[in-house]
Amino acid sequence: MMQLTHAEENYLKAIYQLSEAGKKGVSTNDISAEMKTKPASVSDMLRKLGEKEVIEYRKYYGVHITEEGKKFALRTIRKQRLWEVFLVEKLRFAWDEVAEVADELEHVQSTILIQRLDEYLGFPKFDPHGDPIPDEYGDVRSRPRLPINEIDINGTGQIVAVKDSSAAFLRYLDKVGAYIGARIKVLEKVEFDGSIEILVDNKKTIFMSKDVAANILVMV
Amino acid sequence: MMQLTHAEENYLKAIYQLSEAGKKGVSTNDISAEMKTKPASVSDMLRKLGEKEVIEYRKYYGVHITEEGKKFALRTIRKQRLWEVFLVEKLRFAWDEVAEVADELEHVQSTILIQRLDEYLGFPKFDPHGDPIPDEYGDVRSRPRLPINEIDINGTGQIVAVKDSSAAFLRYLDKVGAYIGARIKVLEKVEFDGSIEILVDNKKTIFMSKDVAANILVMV
DNA sequence: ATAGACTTTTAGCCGACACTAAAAAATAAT
DNA sequence: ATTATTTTTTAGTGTCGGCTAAAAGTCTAT
Ligand SMILES: [Mn+2]
Ligand SMILES: [Mn+2]
Ligand SMILES: [Mn+2]
Ligand SMILES: [Mn+2]
Repeated sequence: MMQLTHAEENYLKAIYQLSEAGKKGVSTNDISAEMKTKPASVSDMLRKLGEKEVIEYRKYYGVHITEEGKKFALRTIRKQRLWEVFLVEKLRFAWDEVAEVADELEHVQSTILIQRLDEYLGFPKFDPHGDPIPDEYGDVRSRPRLPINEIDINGTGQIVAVKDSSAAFLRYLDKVGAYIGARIKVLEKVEFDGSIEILVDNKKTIFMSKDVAANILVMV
Repeated sequence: MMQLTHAEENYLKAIYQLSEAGKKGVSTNDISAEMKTKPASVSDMLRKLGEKEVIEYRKYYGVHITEEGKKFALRTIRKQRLWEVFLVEKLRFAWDEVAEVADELEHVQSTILIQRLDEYLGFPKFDPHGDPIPDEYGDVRSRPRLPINEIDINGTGQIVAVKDSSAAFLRYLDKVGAYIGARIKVLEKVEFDGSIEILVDNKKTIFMSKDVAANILVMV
């Protein structure tokens, strides 16, 4: 079984996630932005990933991830999310503090380590941001979910995930009192700017911009 | 604060441990053997570590670690040993299975991670091999200890550590029933070859070669 | 259809960390 | 005190993963 370097794992994970979001081919510039490296560096990496057949690479036309590539990406994502659960559940990290550390931990090579960690954590199905944790075969049991701004007025649901996991956004959610698991009801949608008022746990109302609403995912 | 790469951390840890064992200057060949790299690679690394002032390097005359270097080495060792405790205590790894994984985990950069891990493990003072875990200031509370072959006949003590942490040696100890914490009594020392018979926990006798005995450390 | 703008790739460079082969220094043996 | 042996360093190479500058390809607007 061919091996990927840390850098290759990071790129492949980014490519997988970008292609999940956008569906079609992922551009060099997109990857460059996501990875905070220069487009020239991305081109070079794409060549290498292409040679390893984890992506299909047509010069100038973006990339598609292969089935083999998906397996690798999902393995890394599984590791990342299990470590995130560990950091939050066991080491009392806040959900906005886990990204950097998990991004390192995900590269530790040991099948048994991950199996044991999974078991130790009680086989969690979702990470602290509500993202599904692939099983060891790469199967992802994803929940149907909608951004709040697509919920009808008076519609209800439960917050199950966030689309943006940046520390800034997560801390904002903490501040206003939105969290994974919260039951919400859409009270009002302002036509003018798309901003939204929701009721949280039948107790507290929160006003949020359309931008914020679009990054909170709800299961109806 | 200057930063060390993974490779530099590994070399520095090896240099620290070799100099603790042997007391005087550490040779290029020693490091090469320990790190399983070629002497030429070691020379190059020594030059770099010398520039970073974590070692004192006189060409052709081996190296000495500096105070600054000790701090770095002890920090890495602390991380390694805390992770070893985690793997054994929480993830049910055997004591001969932790080396490789801990050798990767020790490089994860996060002060808070290590503090929290330490706390989560209950501030352990020793790792699964009986080696002391430096505190966050680099202080090591080491126990006075002797290899079994230096104990007088009829002398008693408690196994507190092993000098050799190779999987082969540790599995051998498992097989014969020697373990950290066991109470022992030296029953016989064969003059001819230095082999030794000990009584473990007032129950079981074990014969061992001098070589084995020299790698089991006892607190009297 | 062509010019201009934007995107992407190529070419060349650099630092980190391995290696081999050869030179140089230190140490051991005669 | 030479010579031989061993240890260590230097010189040169290669891979990995980043960079900048320049070239080349694609897309857009007139
Ligand atoms: Mn990563
Ligand atoms: Mn997450
Ligand atoms: Mn290591
Ligand atoms: Mn240990």
